[in-house]
Amino acid sequence: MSIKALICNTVCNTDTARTKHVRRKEARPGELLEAALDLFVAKGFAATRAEEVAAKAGVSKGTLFLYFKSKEELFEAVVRENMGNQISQGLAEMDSFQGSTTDMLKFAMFAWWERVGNTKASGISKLVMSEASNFPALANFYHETVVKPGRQLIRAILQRGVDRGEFRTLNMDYAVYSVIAPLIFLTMWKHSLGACSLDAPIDPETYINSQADIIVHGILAVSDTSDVSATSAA
Amino acid sequence: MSIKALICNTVCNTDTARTKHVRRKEARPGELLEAALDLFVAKGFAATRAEEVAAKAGVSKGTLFLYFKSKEELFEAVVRENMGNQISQGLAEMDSFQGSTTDMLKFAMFAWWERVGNTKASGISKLVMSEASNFPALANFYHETVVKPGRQLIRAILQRGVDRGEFRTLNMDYAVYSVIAPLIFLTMWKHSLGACSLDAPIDPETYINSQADIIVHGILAVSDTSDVSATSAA
DNA sequence: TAAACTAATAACCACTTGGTCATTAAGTAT
DNA sequence: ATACTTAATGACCAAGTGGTTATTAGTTTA
Repeated sequence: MSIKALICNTVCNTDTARTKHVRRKEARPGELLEAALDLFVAKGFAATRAEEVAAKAGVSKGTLFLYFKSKEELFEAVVRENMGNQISQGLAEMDSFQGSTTDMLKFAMFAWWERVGNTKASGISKLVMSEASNFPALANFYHETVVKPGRQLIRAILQRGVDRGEFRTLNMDYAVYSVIAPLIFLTMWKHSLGACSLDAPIDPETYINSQADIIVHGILAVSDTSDVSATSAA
Repeated sequence: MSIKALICNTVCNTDTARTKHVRRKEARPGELLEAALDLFVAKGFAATRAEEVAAKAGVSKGTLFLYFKSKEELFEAVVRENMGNQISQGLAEMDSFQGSTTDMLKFAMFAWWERVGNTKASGISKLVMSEASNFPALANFYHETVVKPGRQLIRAILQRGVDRGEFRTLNMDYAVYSVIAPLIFLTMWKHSLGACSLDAPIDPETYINSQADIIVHGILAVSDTSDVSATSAA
């Protein structure tokens, strides 16, 4: 549905009359995008052959260039397609969140994992980071669409904690990275060295729990290490 | 000096009699390695043309293949060359560290920044992460040489803190990432989106200070937020 | 000065690969 | 059944690139 819209908008600038009559198969572009995502994430843009993508999607190379008029355009479509607006959606949800900000932070981190980190789309981070300097336009798009709103979301959560007296005063510009860095690192790892199985794999649940815990409580052995996440209400 | 040894060991398996008489210039391989590092980090392995590397080093393409018998071998040399043993060196230094483990942790993080993060070699992280699946052998080498010892170093520091009663009991397998993730994220950022100057740049000093502070104290507003880093001695 | 040697070059080759297009196969309407 | 429409194909092309090598220029020795 929205895939079609995006494809037609991005690819077929000259709107060919493909809207006539019944459409037999609607899946081609989606399969191509999925195949391309996998390969681009694993091998990088330049190292991925167009024919590989086509083969993995079960079509011929010619078909690929029927839907995307160049390899670069395929790349852009892949990135744009897999960059949903989970963040703005998350922002909305956060507004109505009841409970301690500690819980809220943990909830947000796990929600991110479920909706992004544990998804094929998670490879986009690695992809964009790897290819940023080769595709400045895309880098900019990613920055505006993901990085800035993402930072804003985290910042809003932390600020809520400060406003409610749950969190101490923080340098917000940098504190946000305490949440972002571990999550981005997790996806980077997952799609690079972690995929080589050189090591005991990182368990995402345990990882996020551990990181969230340290962010909130720190590692110091001072005073109460008991669970303070029950400090609810304003 | 050690560069030559490495080059000759890695590249010239058939030891050509280049050791005769005086050598006029010794710089060629080093310049090539440096140029290659820059370009590989910025553009990726596949997207970097061998001739570009040569040009940047001020020599012709033929000369490049005189020193490195293939592009892949150049790549391996670049990675191996820029992967010093700062970590094992760091381990040694840590043994003789006096003072609180909080200070020790901060010291280690800043030392890493000075000796690795703020160096051209910092791009290796991005490079290896980006190309890991294309070069499994290198990924493995990096894992053994950098990742494992690095984790071990951090773990040793954290363990010291626990043993001395400064830190609370932690799941070490995951706690180490609280230190690693922010640092790796910093270099990734620096060599990808950060290089596009789409944003107010991250100040490394402030960043590391902020991260270290949160790791140690957490963000909670509980009890004393005063500096506990003075808890010295055993 | 002349011979001998060596490091660097640039023209060159073979092959890969992004991208095209005439042809084919499948589906639809009458 | 037949003519018509369109999605898909794979043979094909041109450009770019990794890698080679005959040649050159510079240096040393005699």
